[in-house]
Amino acid sequence: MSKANLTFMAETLGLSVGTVSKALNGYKDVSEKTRQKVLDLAEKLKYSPNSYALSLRNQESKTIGLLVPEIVHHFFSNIIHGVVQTAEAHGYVVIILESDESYDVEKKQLQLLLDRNVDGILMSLADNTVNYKHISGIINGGTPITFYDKITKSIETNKVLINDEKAAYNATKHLINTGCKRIAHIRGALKPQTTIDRLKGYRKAIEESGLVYDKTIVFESENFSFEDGKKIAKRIAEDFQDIDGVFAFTDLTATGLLVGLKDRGYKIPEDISIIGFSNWFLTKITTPKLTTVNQSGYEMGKQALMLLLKEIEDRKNKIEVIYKTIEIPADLVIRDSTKKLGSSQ
Amino acid sequence: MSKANLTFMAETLGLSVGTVSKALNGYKDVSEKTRQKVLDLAEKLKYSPNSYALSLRNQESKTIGLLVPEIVHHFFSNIIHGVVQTAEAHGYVVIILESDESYDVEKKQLQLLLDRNVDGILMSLADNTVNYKHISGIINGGTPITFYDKITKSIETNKVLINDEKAAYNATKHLINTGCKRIAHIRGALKPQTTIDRLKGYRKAIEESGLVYDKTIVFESENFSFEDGKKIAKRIAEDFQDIDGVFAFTDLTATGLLVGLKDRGYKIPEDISIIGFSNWFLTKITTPKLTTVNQSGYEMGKQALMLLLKEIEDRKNKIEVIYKTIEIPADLVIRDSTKKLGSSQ
DNA sequence: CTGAAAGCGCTAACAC
DNA sequence: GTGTTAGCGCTTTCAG
Repeated sequence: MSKANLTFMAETLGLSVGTVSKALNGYKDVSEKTRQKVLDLAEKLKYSPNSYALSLRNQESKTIGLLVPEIVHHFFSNIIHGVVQTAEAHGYVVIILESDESYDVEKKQLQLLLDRNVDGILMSLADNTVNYKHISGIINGGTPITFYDKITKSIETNKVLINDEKAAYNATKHLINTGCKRIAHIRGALKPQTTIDRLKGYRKAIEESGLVYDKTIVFESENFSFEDGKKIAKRIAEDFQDIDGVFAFTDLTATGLLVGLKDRGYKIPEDISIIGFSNWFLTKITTPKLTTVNQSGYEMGKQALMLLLKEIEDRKNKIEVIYKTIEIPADLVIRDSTKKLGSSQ
Repeated sequence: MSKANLTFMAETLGLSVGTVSKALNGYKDVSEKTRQKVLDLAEKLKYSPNSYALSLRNQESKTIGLLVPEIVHHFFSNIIHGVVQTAEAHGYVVIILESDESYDVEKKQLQLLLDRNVDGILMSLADNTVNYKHISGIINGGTPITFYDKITKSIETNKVLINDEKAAYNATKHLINTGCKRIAHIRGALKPQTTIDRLKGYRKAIEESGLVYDKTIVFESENFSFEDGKKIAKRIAEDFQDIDGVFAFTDLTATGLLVGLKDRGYKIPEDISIIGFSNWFLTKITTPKLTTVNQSGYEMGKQALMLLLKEIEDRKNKIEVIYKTIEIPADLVIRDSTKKLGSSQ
């Protein structure tokens, strides 16, 4: 905490606090000479204004709250990175809190952010959040919230999301185009919209191509895990030997599946093709390398923050706020766990 | 921003601001009746004190700054997690900034944290930081700094680190114990202490066991990468075919090495044993699974924060501050990229 | 037991 | 061109 403050500088220079403040803030009604004196002293003292006094006075904190379901998670790390870097470029700092995918924790953390008087909040809904009163309450209370990743249609506000349906559709289509005839899907827990949309895209691609949509080969991974993938490998090897392609809703489970199938003697992609989702680092180091869907967490974090800052600005300037929903494109990264286009039957 | 403040509550209840404040803060000299009235109203209004007014008044922000070299990084994610969670449990929030392994950025970010009047700072030194004036300046200015992970001995303050030397020693020893005779090391850039210590531990184990320490098989990975590992695999396959064990300073490079060697027909661990460092997630999914050294980033973040909070408390209470250095134990996680103990020749 | 008032550091409207 | 003052919301000393 540097000792320098306006009062001290005013006293040393024999000026009033007000004049010093004006000199520092570029007001026109200060003589060039005084301004220079003030600036010189400020420089020498490494003066920087007390941020709390500023916040109290200006009723804005230049701080935004970021609520993530999980901190230790590749995708969310990228979100954090995008948000923190973009915030910094705009003079904001970020307070990060974790909801741990729990509704109760989410409520508590939002309250904590409010207590800290953040200017706005970025959040991805916890998986088991089913009621949105706590969120609409905050928005009505005047603190803007922008959703990223896991959103809800029930609340009108700024949103940034991946078009999961389109991405899943493209992935499934790629399996079909490379010759797969019996394509399974691994989906996540029913609640989050992402899961639903990925399933939808899968189903759409299947049906459009004249294949049959078969519920018995839509497997569920409950906890998003590597282990779940291995379990599903076991089920496929034992009960569904006609499956020749799998589109998994997340890389980790896809990787578990890949390892599990290899352990059982399957050749990937000759016997079964696999596509994951997220383009996590690990997809580059599996053998074979995993074809996957790339989602840019960085870009998502950045865009979400930009929307939020725009809203904060607009509210301050009493400009009408128009909510937007931005789609971050997700594209297929073709590697070696799927057959080559054209090389097939 | 909730509208409720002390003035408003005082007016509604026909009390003075001071009395309301006292009632809320558990002062004894307030009648039970008044206290109850105040508490009820506060509850109803969901009153929570304005944090900026508090900070300004109390000269403390209950905010700490966390400077990490890289946000998107498994180890640092765990650090962030440990810090954020522990901070929250103690009523603090965390502002995270990234130094990008650059001295200049580090300086800038530290200044930013000071401008925000954080109560203390946690930092890991950027790789190319060679001068510590900016840091001692801050400490002398009254803002405590605790180092974690990459530290410097030149500054006396609280520190939390992994005993890299001991961990590297144990890892190398394990290669020796499982029958390796010609053991290479992959080290990082010379600067960070961690690199130096890991090299030291490796050398100590080698020499103690009567093997020769040979500089030509200490390879350098400049950018910590998967690719570097593959390049070194090439060199080993071409020029150092007698090598039968490698201790790498980081998992990513170890994984690159593993993949590169496999591509060249090596069998792991029969032909060459490999040990990595960090226990990143990816070590569980390589084939074979990588033996590695586990470093708990979570624990490190937690301990670092605890030390920092203790110092903040002590300074506040004018208790003499005694600096500590905590070592987080790092243990060998034995998997399948090394031979079994006793099963060897 | 309650109230009045000063002050944390800053900005901005107003006066001179 | 400069100074004075009020006030952002809070705590705490001092009076009563």
